Amino acid sequence: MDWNKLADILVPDENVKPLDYYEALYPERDLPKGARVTRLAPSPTGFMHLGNLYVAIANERIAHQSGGVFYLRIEDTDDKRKVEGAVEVIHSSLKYFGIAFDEGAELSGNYGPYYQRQRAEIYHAYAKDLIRRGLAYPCFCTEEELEKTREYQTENKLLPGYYGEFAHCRNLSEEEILANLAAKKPYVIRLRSQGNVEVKHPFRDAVKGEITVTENNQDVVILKSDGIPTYHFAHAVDDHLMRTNLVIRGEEWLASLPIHIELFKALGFRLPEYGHNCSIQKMDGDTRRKLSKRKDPEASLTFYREEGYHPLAVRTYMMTLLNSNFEEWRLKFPDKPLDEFKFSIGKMGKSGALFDILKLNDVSKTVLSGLSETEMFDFLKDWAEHYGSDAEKKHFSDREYMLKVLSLCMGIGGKKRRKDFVSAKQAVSMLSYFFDDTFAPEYAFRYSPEVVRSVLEGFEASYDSADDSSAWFSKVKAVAEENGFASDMKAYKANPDAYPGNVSDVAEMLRVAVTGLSNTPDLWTIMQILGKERTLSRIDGAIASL
RNA sequence: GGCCUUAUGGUCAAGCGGUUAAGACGACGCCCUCUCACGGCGUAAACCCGGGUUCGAGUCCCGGUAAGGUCACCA
Repeated sequence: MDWNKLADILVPDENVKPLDYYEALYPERDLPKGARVTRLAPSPTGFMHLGNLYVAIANERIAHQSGGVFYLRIEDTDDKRKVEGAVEVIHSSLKYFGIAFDEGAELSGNYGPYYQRQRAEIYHAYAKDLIRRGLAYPCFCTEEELEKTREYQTENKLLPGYYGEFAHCRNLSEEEILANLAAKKPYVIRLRSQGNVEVKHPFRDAVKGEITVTENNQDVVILKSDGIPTYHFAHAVDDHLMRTNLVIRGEEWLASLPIHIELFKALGFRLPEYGHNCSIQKMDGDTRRKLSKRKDPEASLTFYREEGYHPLAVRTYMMTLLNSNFEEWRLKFPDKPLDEFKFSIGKMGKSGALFDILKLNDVSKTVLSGLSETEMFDFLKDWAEHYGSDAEKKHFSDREYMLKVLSLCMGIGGKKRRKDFVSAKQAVSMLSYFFDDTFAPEYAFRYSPEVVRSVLEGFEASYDSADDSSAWFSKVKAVAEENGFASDMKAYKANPDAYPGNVSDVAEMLRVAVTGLSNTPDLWTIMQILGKERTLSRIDGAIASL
């Protein structure tokens, strides 16, 4: 067989340019020594997975920390998975979490196009080179034939796939190929693998460390029958031409690493460094599995927006999973920007971590407690405008009032910040009792109506909104005493049975009456914010409900 | 099934031949306190199982076992 002739038939010269042309068009990048060129290469499915963010953060950090480039390439080689507007979703959802690309799809850049479908010519040129060198060949096998082979292999416990004796088209004669071509039989281009599965090589993975790679022996498809490359081939060509020097990707790719190694070798490309990060998992019954797009709402990036998790909280949580020494750093420097943390690939975990929403919640509380009241206002308002009820949206129209409420609830001005807020959704709902239109108390008094009435009326009689906090509390104590409750905690603890309760029980009655809740921030401040009139009318309402 | 990877408290994890085996989240208890939240203090809780190597093994080696990933003209 004359490979040159075959190559010219399969890929005519007028369709492609010489390889030198592409090499010159996409030269080595002029970057400082040690600079990493990394990328995110998602399929445009319109769905952004938590794992996308996870791996994006790692790639972005490494690139930018090293003075390199982080770019976006769209792997749209599978038409079936393509969804309109998906690239916009990729940009907007990552941007929400503070991840931005230096170049790539829908951005400028000298290494484009960044959509693989638009790079067909380039792939064809390199495929032609492979054919010419006898390292690739056309395969006319039908789906049915392939399926039959697979069945045979499975039945006989043989390695499944297209290799060795099962690679029917591998040694087709020139006449056969020409005849098939003349008959317009559809065909794919396969790699003529030179590998041997008996041979293993040590390999250094940036996150896994020393691993073993078994040689590939599969004649994998590199160009599908529509002339579009498979992922493997596109990966090799693109990452070479785009001058990627570090590929951090999910560990589901580890299994196809042998294919990629052979492809890079066959094409004469220098292999980039690889780092295979583990996936985020979840407990399903008593087994763990990858976070699933279909089963787990928290797998989707939109989940965090809808729930009102602060982007910084999600990012911070991702960092705790990504780098084991991050939490220690965060504890030491609570106020430093995330990007000052020295991210290292070596500190990435080797085994998959379970997604822990409780931990996320804790991180979120800390992040939110670090916001100023105006930042909190903007954050909550933005969430409410997108996802809140009409009433909740309206709560943000009186900025001054909301700011006062937020200061109280965040403990601003106090010695210690409060950490009540986990998410915007929860915070907005928690704030509802400050607004008459959403104040819907379900009074749960723990004392008899008579006692409650007496306490509430006693308080109303003495309440003066001009009192400061301590004067106010003295009056609460007085009301307690008038009703037989202990006002001195020590006395109460010494002899609890002598009283129906103590000041805190009295305060609880007031709290329930005014807010409908038994747990709230400082009651005096709440009454100050509500004002005398509303405070008293709420207490009246509570009395009326008895 | 083949190949690859992983294995320390419930979870995330330090550890890299000698430690009372860190820390964080969660749980529980105490303190502070008008409740809650915050904060402080404390308790319970772990090296998958066997064999080696070694004076000494969570750490190194070999076997199991278990879990995960992957075996497409999907990425």
